[in-house]
Amino acid sequence: MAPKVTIKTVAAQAGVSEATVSRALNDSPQVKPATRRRIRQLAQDLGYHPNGLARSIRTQRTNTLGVIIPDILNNFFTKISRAIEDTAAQAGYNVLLVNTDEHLDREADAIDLMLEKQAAGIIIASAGDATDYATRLGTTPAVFVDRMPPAQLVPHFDRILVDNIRGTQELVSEMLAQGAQRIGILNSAVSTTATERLTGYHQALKRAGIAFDPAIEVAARSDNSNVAQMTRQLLVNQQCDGLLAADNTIANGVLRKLPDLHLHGVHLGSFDDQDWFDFLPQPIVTAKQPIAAIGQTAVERLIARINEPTLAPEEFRLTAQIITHRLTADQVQTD
Amino acid sequence: MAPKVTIKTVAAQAGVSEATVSRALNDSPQVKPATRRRIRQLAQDLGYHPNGLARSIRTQRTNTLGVIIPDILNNFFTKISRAIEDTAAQAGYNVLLVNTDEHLDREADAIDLMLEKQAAGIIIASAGDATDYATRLGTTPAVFVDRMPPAQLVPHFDRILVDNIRGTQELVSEMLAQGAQRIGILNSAVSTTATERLTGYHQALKRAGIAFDPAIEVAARSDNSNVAQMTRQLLVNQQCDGLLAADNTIANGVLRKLPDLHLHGVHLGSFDDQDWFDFLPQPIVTAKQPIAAIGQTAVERLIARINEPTLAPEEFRLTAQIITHRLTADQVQTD
DNA sequence: CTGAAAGCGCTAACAC
DNA sequence: GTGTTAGCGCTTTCAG
Repeated sequence: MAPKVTIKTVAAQAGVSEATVSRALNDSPQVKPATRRRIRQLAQDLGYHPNGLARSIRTQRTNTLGVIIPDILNNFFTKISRAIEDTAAQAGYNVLLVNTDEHLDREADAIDLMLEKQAAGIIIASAGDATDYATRLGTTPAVFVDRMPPAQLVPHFDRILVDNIRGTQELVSEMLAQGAQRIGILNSAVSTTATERLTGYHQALKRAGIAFDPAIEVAARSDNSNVAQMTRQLLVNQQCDGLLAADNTIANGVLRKLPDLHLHGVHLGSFDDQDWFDFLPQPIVTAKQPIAAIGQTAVERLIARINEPTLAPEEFRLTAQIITHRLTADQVQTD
Repeated sequence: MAPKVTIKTVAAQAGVSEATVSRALNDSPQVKPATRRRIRQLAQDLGYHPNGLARSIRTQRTNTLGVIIPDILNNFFTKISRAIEDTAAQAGYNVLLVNTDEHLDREADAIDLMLEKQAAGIIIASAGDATDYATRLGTTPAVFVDRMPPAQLVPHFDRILVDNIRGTQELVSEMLAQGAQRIGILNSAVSTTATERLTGYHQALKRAGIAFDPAIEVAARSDNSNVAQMTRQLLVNQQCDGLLAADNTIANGVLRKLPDLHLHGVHLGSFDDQDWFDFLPQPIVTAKQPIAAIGQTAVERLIARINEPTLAPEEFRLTAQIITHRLTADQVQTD
């Protein structure tokens, strides 16, 4: 193990005090340009790297942002993570990432971890509404994205969300416009999200003068283990000619089950888009979330709050865009 | 801002010394169970969280692993990140993640960042071979995954890779078995990976008694900006009836271009699999990498090296699995 | 412009 | 069993 080179090493070698080295390296204006250059060169030569932990403990601030999400494999969270990292990096922050798989205890542990690491702020896609975030987070700035625990649990926090009601309403309306007559909804397991998306679904039906049928409003389990069965339930037993999957993981499950059912002309809808939907043999209508904008807004808002902790909490609602993916017939090779 | 509660606060409230609090919280066996319980309860009540930075600076170790990848949006890196986080978490480590977009300077910055954060170890999917990793990393343990800079640049480091030669050889052989006669390769921009995959391609052709044709061995730019054009080049101009995309991002580009060309019965191959390939209207053969195993091996090896820095560097080669995705005709809805 | 000294929060010897 | 003390590497007054 090479002897570690600290600021003391550099100071000794340069024949100056540690304070001067520190100043030189931090571009303090009050150090002679000549010494500054000399010290920097020396530090480079010695392979000196400042110890960020020591600095942070001294300055009482880190440039670490904690990001807590259910699962990076979920395309939505992949994209938001990238947007978060990009925006954070641009502002000089780094990202500590934790997946919770929707487990509340892992989320709680993750929050504790972020506090121990002295994260400057935390972005949370919450796994549920059982946690008392205000207590758990203490004074650490935090913003919630995508999921929103009931407002009374997160009174002090910003929330960056898509407009679920409007997005779903427009999505269902588009499915109806494309000829669907009886659209079942396979809803999300996330409570507030599900409530909002169901509301949008109802709004669209009401506008079209279609009566609700509770029998075709079902919910996925949070592990999606019932999606295949529910897909059959809606499309076969309940004779739906349209099916709205309330998030991308549910949509995946539906797409995977669909071939087994040997149906044709089913109107598919998905809240949230995926790039490869372009390649699907059957058409699908999606509400494409502005994921990058959500991530970016979350970071910007979080940093604003880090710099000004007394900012009044706000809820941001971004708008989804309705898209129809449809392959033209001659693009299909059945081989 | 609430006054921050440190170990000193707890000690004062409990009427004991900081040392005792520290011992109680760290489950030191030499503290009376009664006081231990009392202190823990008090710490909880006060909302005390140990400052991990202070601890790390004192103990000279962190439980942070740095992960440097080109782009988490690339499905391969999404999956490996998850595997890394899972394995790391299980061993008590956390993950600091940085995307480089294949930029060498950003990779270098990322390494510096990891050193400043005192990462216990680093996992790198290298953006290139221009960096002198040995110098840059100093004594920080590191393992390379997926990409391998030329061996002389990474003599002291472990490498966890897929068996590119064998995987490609088997992949191409399968395409030939399925009837392809003239398979073009749209190769990776990553140098060592490309070399190996080309070797495998050649091996398969040679075994089948097919002569090489340099005209149908082309490479993608690292931003894939020429993939559409090269797809046309191979399938139209060069009359290939098969096309091997050497990684998943290239495969995406090929799939996106394909419909424009109005071809039928093209034999598609992709090094690396994607879950949604199951939904494609045309068949595709893939070499599915054991991504989770790569990530897990990388972390295990890294941790082993953290604990035993003198471990001899090793290269691990995991085997890819050949898979054919084919939709049956009646699953296709042209609508 | 530079140095001396204090201290961030914690743990690890070393006492008692 | 518990307290005292020192010090990890750094920045920041305060002197000069």
